[in-house]
Amino acid sequence: MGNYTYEYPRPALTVDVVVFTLCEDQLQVMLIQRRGEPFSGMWALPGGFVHMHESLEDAAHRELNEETGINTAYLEQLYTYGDPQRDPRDRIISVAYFALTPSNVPFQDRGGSDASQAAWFPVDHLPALAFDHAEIISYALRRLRYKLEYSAVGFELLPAEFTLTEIQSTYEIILNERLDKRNFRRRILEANIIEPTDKMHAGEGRPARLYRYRPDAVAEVKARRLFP
Amino acid sequence: MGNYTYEYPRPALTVDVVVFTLCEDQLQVMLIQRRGEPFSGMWALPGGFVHMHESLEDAAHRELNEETGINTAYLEQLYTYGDPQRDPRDRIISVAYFALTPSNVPFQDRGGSDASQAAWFPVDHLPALAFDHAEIISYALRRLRYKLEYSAVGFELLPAEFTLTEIQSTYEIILNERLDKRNFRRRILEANIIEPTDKMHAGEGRPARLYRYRPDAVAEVKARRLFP
DNA sequence: CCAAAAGTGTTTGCTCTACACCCATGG
DNA sequence: CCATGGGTGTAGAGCAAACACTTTTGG
Repeated sequence: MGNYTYEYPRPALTVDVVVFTLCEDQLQVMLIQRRGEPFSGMWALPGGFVHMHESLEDAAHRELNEETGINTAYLEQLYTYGDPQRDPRDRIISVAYFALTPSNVPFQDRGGSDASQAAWFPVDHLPALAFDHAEIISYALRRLRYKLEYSAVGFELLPAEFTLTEIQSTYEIILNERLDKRNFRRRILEANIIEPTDKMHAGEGRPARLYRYRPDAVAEVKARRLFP
Repeated sequence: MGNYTYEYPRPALTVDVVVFTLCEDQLQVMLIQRRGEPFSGMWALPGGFVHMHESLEDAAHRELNEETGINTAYLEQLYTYGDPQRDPRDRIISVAYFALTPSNVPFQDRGGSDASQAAWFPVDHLPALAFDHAEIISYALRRLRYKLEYSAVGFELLPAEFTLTEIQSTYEIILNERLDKRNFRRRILEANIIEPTDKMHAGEGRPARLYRYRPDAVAEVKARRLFP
């Protein structure tokens, strides 16, 4: 950090949040339809300006809540987008965040001044997107798939209690790939990150045991090495 | 991205660069001694304000070159630090970058107005650091170790031609762990990312063949799955 | 001829994968 | 009693880890 001269013109600073959920057997992302220019009518990520005295993460939580009513437990920084041309009117830097919310958490559409309505969209059927938001979502999706393989973020998309089949189909939907039931169950139980409750989930067919995520679980797997 | 009101006060935006190199069998990081307040006399990462019409990555390259003379090939974004208290005088957001440079590339100390001198420090013997730079370096180090295991970034720390023993000791120094010579050689050759040159490296003992990194190499390994 | 570093294969254990049938419940 | 989803074990293949001696050069 070199020269401390404070007269430089400053870019504006925003946060944008990519929230994923699982709904109707699809991975979905929350978008807001723009009302004002530029990109009027197109869809964009929830987000907005960072206040002068709040942290970036606080700003992401606040904007997400203001625009969609979602209070997400899982939020992590994704990447900072700073191309000088990314907003046609002004230099705007955006710190993108990546969030997960369980499928059973409803959202409230709180469309404000120039944001009109909020809605979930399946990640493989996105509408036309404003700014560089298509790129941001595509990177967030890559990160989600990647993290799913070496950490336990998948549970953030599930309710507090869930069946083994529910976890498995969470994984299958996100990875877009079928998994073997016996292998999946053996390994998730051996990983020691979930524990059975004494409740059962009734539905069609034989009732399934409900499990919960162990709050003390540490589940990160060492990467497979390229070299020994 | 919601409300477009441009009257918000704006935080200042800087980039900071964590450059690693290997030197004297140690992993080292480049620091600059501060002359002005705050943290006068302490050491800090090379960095500075982002200009209004340059990208974040360009700013990182430029600041690194201005302050140390290094033109690094490998530069990637690390994380954005935005705690409201991280600079005692003003709200400053810093986008941190992570860079690697081969050991044989010299640097020129171009200490300017309030940055006095630049120097390499072994990562396990760092001096007192200004701002949150200790945290930034610690995160960069974690990322380096992590990436080393699933990608081929290690070669960015080596000269264009190198011996197998040199790669191995690069890995050993960064991971801080001894590796088996035969397994290492077998796997790095099978990975098909380096090719032999017809040159030999003379020194003490039997001469070693020099290899080069294959420019067309794609070397990312799939992560080991937590679940199948 | 001695010191110093380069180079080279095999065996063993473990982990991953593939695979099919019975069970409990509700209607 | 039938449809629906829940629950369970084993065998074979491929990958990873451990391990020691010979070769080439310079002094």
